[in-house]
Amino acid sequence: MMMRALRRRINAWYARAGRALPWREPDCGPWGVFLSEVMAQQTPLARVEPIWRDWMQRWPTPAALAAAAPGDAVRAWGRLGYPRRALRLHEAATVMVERHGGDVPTTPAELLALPGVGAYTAAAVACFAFGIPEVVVDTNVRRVLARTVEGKAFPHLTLTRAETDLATRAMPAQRHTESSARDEANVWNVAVMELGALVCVARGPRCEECPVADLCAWNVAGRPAYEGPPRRGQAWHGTDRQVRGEILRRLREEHRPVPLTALDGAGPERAQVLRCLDSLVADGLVEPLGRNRFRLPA
DNA sequence: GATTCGTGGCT
DNA sequence: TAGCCAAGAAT
Repeated sequence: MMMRALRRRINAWYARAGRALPWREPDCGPWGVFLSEVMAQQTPLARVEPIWRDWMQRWPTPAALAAAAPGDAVRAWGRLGYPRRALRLHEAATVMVERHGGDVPTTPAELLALPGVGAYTAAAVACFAFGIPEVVVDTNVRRVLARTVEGKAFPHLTLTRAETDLATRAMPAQRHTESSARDEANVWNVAVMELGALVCVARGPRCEECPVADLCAWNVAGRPAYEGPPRRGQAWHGTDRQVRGEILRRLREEHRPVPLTALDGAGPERAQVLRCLDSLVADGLVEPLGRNRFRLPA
């Protein structure tokens, strides 16, 4: 039926147009895939690649990262954003050493138990690193299915049960553990994500280049505008996020403890700077030395 | 379920 | 220009 045609065409498109990303190379290994998936959370892949190469060279195994200071991970994270991910990556590497023999665990349940790993990342690593045909649902998959199948410009604000069910139905049928079915499922997962990232993008979709334009319910209906609750933007100016980011930027640049007076300018109000400093310490991203000096955690 | 959490490119 | 959005997770 329609799903089968969608899969066939999208998989064929991916074979032709998919990007040659380093973590897609056959010899990348589970650790490289794991790193790439955490780094890619809410982050465009173009920004991930240089940081990923840096980390892979510096910490080629979970044990190598676990042996480093967490602050080194935070510093090497640079400006990728959401720096708690760097800390959780370090924690996850420690768990891998202590409980999994220094390897990335192979089952979705074990992956889900790692810090910084949710439903998406667990499924993605299981699929892309170990060939387990999990249902991978990210923002790209949700948008492609919302358009092609449901005829809507955008999916719901939050992932719904109906969307997970739809993504499950979109997967090729699993006839036991037949290897060809597994392969098709694994290709489908990455191919549909790639279509969402390159063609079926949120704004300015390139339907002229889309391999399933004639099958797409949204395109066939004339690409009707989004109807639904307003998609709230993320506030930035004057927020704690901005101040936390500025504090961390200063600490990354200094390789010795930074006095509080050097952090004052991180925000317009001293009270906010102090509040953000507290929250960064609580998160484990900043280590206080006495009352007036701070550094990345050793 | 609704919020919070970075950063920067693109329209 | 100002807002939208990106291979989400944790609380």
